[in-house]
Amino acid sequence: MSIPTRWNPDIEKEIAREWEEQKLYRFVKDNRPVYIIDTPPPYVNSPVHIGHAYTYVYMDSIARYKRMNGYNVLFPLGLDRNGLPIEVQVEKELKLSIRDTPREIFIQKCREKLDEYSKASTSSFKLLGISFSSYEKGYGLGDMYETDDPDFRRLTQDIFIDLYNRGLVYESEKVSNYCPECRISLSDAEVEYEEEITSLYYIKFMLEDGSDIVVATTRPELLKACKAIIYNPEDERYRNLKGKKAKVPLFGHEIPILPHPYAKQDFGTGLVMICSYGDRGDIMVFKDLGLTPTFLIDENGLMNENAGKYSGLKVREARKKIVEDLRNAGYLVKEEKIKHETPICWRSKTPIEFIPRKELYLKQVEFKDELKKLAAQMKFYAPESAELLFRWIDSLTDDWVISRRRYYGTEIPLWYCKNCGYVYVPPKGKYYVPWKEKPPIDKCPRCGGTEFVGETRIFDTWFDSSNTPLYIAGYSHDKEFFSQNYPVSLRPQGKEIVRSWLYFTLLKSYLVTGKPPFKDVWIHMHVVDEKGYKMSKSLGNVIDPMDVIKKYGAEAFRTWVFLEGDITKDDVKCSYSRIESASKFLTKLLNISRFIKLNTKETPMPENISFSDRWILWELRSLIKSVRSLNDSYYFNKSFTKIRDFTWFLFADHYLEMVKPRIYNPEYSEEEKQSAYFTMRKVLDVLIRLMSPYIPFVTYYIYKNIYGRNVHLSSYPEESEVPVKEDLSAYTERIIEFNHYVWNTKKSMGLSLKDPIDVKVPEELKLFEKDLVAMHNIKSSGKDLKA
RNA sequence: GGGCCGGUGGUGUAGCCUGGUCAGCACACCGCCUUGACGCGGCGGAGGUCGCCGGUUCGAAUCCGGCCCGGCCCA
Repeated sequence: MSIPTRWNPDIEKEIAREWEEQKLYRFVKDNRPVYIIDTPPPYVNSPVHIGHAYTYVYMDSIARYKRMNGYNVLFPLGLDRNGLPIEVQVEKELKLSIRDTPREIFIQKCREKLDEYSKASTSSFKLLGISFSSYEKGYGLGDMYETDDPDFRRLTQDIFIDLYNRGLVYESEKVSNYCPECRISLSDAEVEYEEEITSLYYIKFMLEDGSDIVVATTRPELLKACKAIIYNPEDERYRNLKGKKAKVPLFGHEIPILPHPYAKQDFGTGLVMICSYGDRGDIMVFKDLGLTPTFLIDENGLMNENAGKYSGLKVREARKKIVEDLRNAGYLVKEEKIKHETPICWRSKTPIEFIPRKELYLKQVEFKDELKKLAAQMKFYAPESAELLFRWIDSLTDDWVISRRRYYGTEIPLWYCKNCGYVYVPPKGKYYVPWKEKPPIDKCPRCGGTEFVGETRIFDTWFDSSNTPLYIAGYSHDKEFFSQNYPVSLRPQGKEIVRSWLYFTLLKSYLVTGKPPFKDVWIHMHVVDEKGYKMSKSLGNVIDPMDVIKKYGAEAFRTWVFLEGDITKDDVKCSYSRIESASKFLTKLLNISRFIKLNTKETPMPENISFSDRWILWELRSLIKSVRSLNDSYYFNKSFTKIRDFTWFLFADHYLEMVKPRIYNPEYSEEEKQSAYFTMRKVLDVLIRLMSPYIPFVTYYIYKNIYGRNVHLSSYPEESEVPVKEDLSAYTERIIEFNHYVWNTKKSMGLSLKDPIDVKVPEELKLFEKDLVAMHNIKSSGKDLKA
């Protein structure tokens, strides 16, 4: 079977099927060292996007590289299925409201949708050639897992039960970020900021002495909850107001005027009204000044009974109404438009409110120092990325709100005694669904009561997904394996979720094991469009990886991944045309292989190896060295570029041209020919193995075809297997230079490359003279060459 | 407003840490070439003074300071 001149992507599917049938990447325990990759479970409410495709391909290469280096690689596929997005989607697509649908049915609908999406995701990964340990769901090491599976949820609950019993969980009524649309409290990590044009209202407050002051605010609807007016202590204009009282317009209560650095002199009039709670600053100032809050907004995002005549109105309506009232009463001085950063919910993009709710908290603030110590034990790639985590830990001021009032997530395993309110925590080892199940006890241990109410809340999804390294390393199923292989080897993940996924995983790991969760952390940025903009449906610049595969094949995409940019450093720009041009390397590689297959035969190493051969072998040796060192630091993009450059621009362009005469012309000795055959086959063998983690399909195909073996079961090339000891790299530049000189000269003389030419091979290239003379068809060597 | 990262020809990058050859390479571009692996090829050519300003130095893309732009995160 000869090698084709171009890559046919249809072959990829066949090859992937072969791998699957052979269960080539299945994880089986043995005595090799273990390498574990904690893959980011992609959330499955949408197809795999180009960023997933890119980063999974990258991870796949890490897995393949480690495998070839003798590691038993545990590379599980996980799917994240818990959380709000699927609920929102089900509500929208099926036109259901979570409040009007029975919980059981709603959950069922979510599950159906998720199953549909999960299938699409896994088949995309297969097409990309990702060597997950398994594509089948199961409960063994390396099996595919889902975060909404009872087994995964059981682990979440087990950990919670432990933490609860250790006194690390408490319920408290705190002001939290609250999304009136999703009707849930949000952790700080879930709050985003959006620039918005809003009105800034200038409102007149009367003082006791009959004079007045003007205060600017974006939230006049909170006037009733206004407890103070502050000015900056540096602000000369207002020093005389200290200790005076102002009367709140429309409501009439008197509030103090105080100095506080939170007031910015150049914002509005420099006077700021402090209400409970308009923003985080309000919360801070209330705390500082010891003020008592009055809450005006309820859980539905409506003004509550404290709001008097405005109660029952939506926040925005109340604002409109109150502005009107202020205007009518002569308190509104002016209104101007300003740009304002509004905190919004990351899911629904609704402005969040700050309202008090009873929620469960997990302690974290008291562990900051310990967490930083553990974080420092993990190695970051790129090293700068570690800063993101450290700064986030530094900035923590509150404990973690872990309860959510939604449906699709892991249930919080608690029951409450109807009679005495006793909180019952069940024993570990089972997945509990308290909202529909009875507790595993008959009587309340405290009062003997027999009726219980099950907890209806669920956990924050991060409380689930922070378990992934524990779960995949066998924390619940294989204690022995777990104790030997935790921390796991690598966490690859996006930069934007350092403060959430990475942080929460670290916290969990600390609380559960006292260890950091990972040895290495690889942080990446994003794939954006060719102009550098984020891909989005509304901009119409989305590149679907499945389209890329249809057009060019997975291998072309993979080639592009490793030749384009450095995703740990900056966003990577993606375009079809660059993928297409990257794919040309595949054509080149096939043709080099084809040439070697057609023109060489398997030969043992001859006693004497020609200098040209020794030279390229030495260069190959150097290549192995630098590729290995780059890959050990996860710089697969840099290493692949090096391999490509060697293969194309040195091996093919110079070396292969130099040996062609030896291949084709009969006047060379058998040993000289053998030396060439041996070298060509050796170099190709090494190159194919070097490349196989990046482009597994083509290399599999070629290696099988020429060498008759499965490249993915071979070992990664080592310097020692290249049989040369003599450093000939000093000649490289000279050889390249000489070849360019001859080609140029022929060109300027109007000669074809075949035509004879009269030049002298430089003295320092004497060792290569025979090959060079034949290669360039150098006839007499009379004149000196001035290169 | 703060933090982190990045800013080298049209595009992607090497070099910068360990200052000193014409700033290396690739893609794209232009021209020539059916040379027995490959025209998704070969050969050649044009294109940048290294974001801006200042400083250190005999000498800076490379060190220092300030600024500007972009990305992400936070307030």
